[in-house]
Amino acid sequence: MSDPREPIASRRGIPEATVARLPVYHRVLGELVDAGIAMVSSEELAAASGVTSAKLRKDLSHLGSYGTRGVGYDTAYLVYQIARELGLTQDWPVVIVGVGNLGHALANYGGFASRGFRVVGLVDADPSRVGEKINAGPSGEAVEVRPLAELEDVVAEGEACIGVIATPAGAAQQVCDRLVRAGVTSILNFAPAVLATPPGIELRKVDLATELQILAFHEQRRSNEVTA
Amino acid sequence: MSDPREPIASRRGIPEATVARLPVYHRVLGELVDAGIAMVSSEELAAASGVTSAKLRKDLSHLGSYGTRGVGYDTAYLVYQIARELGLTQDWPVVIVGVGNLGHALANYGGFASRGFRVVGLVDADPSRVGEKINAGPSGEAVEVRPLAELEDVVAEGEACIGVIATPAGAAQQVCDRLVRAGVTSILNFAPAVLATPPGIELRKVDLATELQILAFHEQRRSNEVTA
DNA sequence: AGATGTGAACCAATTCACAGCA
DNA sequence: TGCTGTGAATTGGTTCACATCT
Repeated sequence: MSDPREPIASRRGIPEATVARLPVYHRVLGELVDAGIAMVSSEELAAASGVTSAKLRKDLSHLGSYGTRGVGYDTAYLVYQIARELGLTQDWPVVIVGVGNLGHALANYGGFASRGFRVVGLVDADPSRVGEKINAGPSGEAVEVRPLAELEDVVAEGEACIGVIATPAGAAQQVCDRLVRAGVTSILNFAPAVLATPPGIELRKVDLATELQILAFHEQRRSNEVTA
Repeated sequence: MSDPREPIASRRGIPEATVARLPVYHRVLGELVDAGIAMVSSEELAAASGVTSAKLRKDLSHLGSYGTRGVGYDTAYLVYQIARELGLTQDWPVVIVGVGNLGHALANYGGFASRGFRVVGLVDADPSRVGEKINAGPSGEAVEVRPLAELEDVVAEGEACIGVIATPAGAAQQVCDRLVRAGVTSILNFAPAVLATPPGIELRKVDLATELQILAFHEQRRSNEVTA
């Protein structure tokens, strides 16, 4: 086992596909730790994470050599290593733009506050929603909805580096541009719109309709195969 | 141009990566049609979809040869071909389990009803939510929330083949099992839990916390690089 | 001429299978 | 002995560059 205090995350080039799975391993390991399970094999952890053991070991090998041959992984140790790699040992200020149905759900989402993300600002274009206080997470205090015009101030005051867009599609690009100009460097987009960002901005999207349409494709394929 | 009435979707093996992008092309093309734009080049459509033109052409080539060399694509024709491939020419009955913040947002989400998905059932474990009528989409009539115990009936009555899980993590696997036993063959999971399904069941997940953690990883990498 | 459709080359990710170590 | 960590092989996806067709 290597020294837990070493620099970390300084090695370059963890594959994107691996990064996308680390949060799952992190969550599952947390559950194991909570359950009082101290050691786990790659086989067990992989099964609990819904991947193959070869994939799991390859993924973990990109972080370092944190297991013990013939034994397995120390859950508490590994969960910390992954947290450190993901940057979950600090907390990240987040601004949510759009407090409709979805924005509301996001703001209230427990996973936010509990996993190192702090909702430091809520913004909405609808004057009737401005002023509303939303309890942003279990440990989070109430956050007041501010008018869209103050978006830049909200980002600056909260020193937010992550922005969440939960507006209608038509407003998304403009909101995105303003978030970027205000200093946000990572954006999570829930609006069904393709966003353009300057290079260096990290952009991810979650699209409900897209996910359902992918399922529909497979459903249709299924029914075609039966009748083929 | 080939005959629009040919069998379709019968060719095998459209790559998953392509399938995942078709919904974007479909949405963008719909916007072009609405804007009265009848023809579009791969270059233009790619730019509007946030991909390269080579990727777009390769993707479309898997569906067939629907463009005209030297000219481009007929937007109305192409949007229909993609809709057909995705199975959007019929509509798919969906059951949503869990009508908390997120489930509510999903049920109200306009994109549902407007893109060929019909919410035929809402289920919740909380007795205080049962009986509530939720307006599931613009064209969708009000749908009543039914108790969790009736999940199987709701699936059967609505002949739902797609299930959406928006419950707490702890309930997700059990709900998943019951959906599958009731006849659902595709599942979209919003709960932060790894679900096991029998082979043949199409399972996709959307995880808020995961998306944010991926962004956090890149934010941290960014700050490390600056100080490196 | 000009844009599509596609083989070939390239790159990323997964899987295999086993060497290496506790 | 048993499980991790990892080269090698394979598979899947992207990019290139151009032949093909309107």
